[in-house]
Amino acid sequence: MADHRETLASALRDQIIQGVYAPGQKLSEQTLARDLDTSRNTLREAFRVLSEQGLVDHVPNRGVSVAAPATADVVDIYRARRTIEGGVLAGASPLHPGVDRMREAVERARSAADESDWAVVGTANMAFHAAIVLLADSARLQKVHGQLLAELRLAFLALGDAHGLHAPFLSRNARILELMVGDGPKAAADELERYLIDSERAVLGAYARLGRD
Amino acid sequence: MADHRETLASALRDQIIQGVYAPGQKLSEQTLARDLDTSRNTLREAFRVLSEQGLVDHVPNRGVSVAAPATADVVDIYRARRTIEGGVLAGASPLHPGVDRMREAVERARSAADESDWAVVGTANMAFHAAIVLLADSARLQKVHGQLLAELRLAFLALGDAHGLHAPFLSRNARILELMVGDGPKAAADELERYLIDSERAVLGAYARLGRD
DNA sequence: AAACCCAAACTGTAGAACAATCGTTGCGCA
DNA sequence: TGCGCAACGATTGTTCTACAGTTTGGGTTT
Repeated sequence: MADHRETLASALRDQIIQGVYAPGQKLSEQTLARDLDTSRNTLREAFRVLSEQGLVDHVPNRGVSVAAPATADVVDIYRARRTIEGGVLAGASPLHPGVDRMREAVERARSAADESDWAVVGTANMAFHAAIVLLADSARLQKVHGQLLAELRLAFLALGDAHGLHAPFLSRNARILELMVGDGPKAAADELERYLIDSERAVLGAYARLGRD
Repeated sequence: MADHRETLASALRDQIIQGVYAPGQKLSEQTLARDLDTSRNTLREAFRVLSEQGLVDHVPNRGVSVAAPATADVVDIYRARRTIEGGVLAGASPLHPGVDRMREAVERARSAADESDWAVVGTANMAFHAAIVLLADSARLQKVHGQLLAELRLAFLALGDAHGLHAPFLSRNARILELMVGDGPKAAADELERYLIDSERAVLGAYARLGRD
């Protein structure tokens, strides 16, 4: 087992994002270390990374558990998304290569929707918004935004509903892209702002229906 | 030694930010563990946190060293700052309590400048921009922005010049605040954008003069 | 001077051990 | 029965030791 730690954190990250461990689930050091065939020390190092990324909650003396975003977290995440995605889009050029990535994501989402593959639709949806951030040419913004989306994915996992939360917004991504190319960044950013507000509302509504904190 | 790790990372963070360890300096696990009276394992956990925060560089099999932002990093950091600070300010209310924090920071910088305490001026300057982000009411944005400023502080440390990089911009913070209250968020955000462009230029200029990569 | 090789130093990882803390169980008492 | 409380067991926090794999620096050889 060579470069464990580097791999371990990202492997765990993928598993968490894909729902292998449910949001809120306790991650025992002993059990996980045994299952992942690694030592507690190495595992704990990976935990620090994931904790810093907001994917796991770490409570002193009580270990770590998969993050389970509360309503307040969802609100916070969407605030950050509006600032970052909105700011980037408003200040970007419609000629930036990242726009092609946006287009690709839209098409991927569309064809996945045709086949009713809602998991892929959700992934493509997020890829669209990640592509928006590409327009800023900032590695740091990309990283941060990726972490926001990862946290949000946990919220979706907790809701267990990919269809209802992504499908209605599919066409609006296309609309944003259309505005970006046709009417310029400002118009696109305005639509994005509305999109994010509505999306947030949908998630919060689902949370409320589930009676989450 | 009780709650070491939680404390350790933030203690190390403070030391790094205050220049106890020079940017680029190698941080030996053995040496540091001995000096800080902790174990290698615990220290390594702290390293993961700092690495994730961008304050130290971690190269596999070669250990960690204090981050030494290159020109490309400075550019990246300022891109992120323009997006975040600009986006927050443009969308904020002049009546938000955070505006008072901005005012306090301006006054602190002013009185420190009167006493030629440039270190405090620098800190107050950064506090002003941190206060801007407060206007978003987003813990995540605050955290990210704080990490950007911390990284930038390393750049300033590498340049070893607090006066030349902060003094010229002192009055412009006041101007931004004035515009925010008087002419509204949009005008303030426009001035902030210009401020950040000029500030970036100043840092990059100093980098070029020092012949840094 | 350049290429090569070797030994020392350091990092990466594992594992055992023990203290500190938390949760729970079960007992005693009202 | 119900409540408080103490002891127990399990888990985390931290340290230490050990060793394999890499890097580094120096010396040797060509």
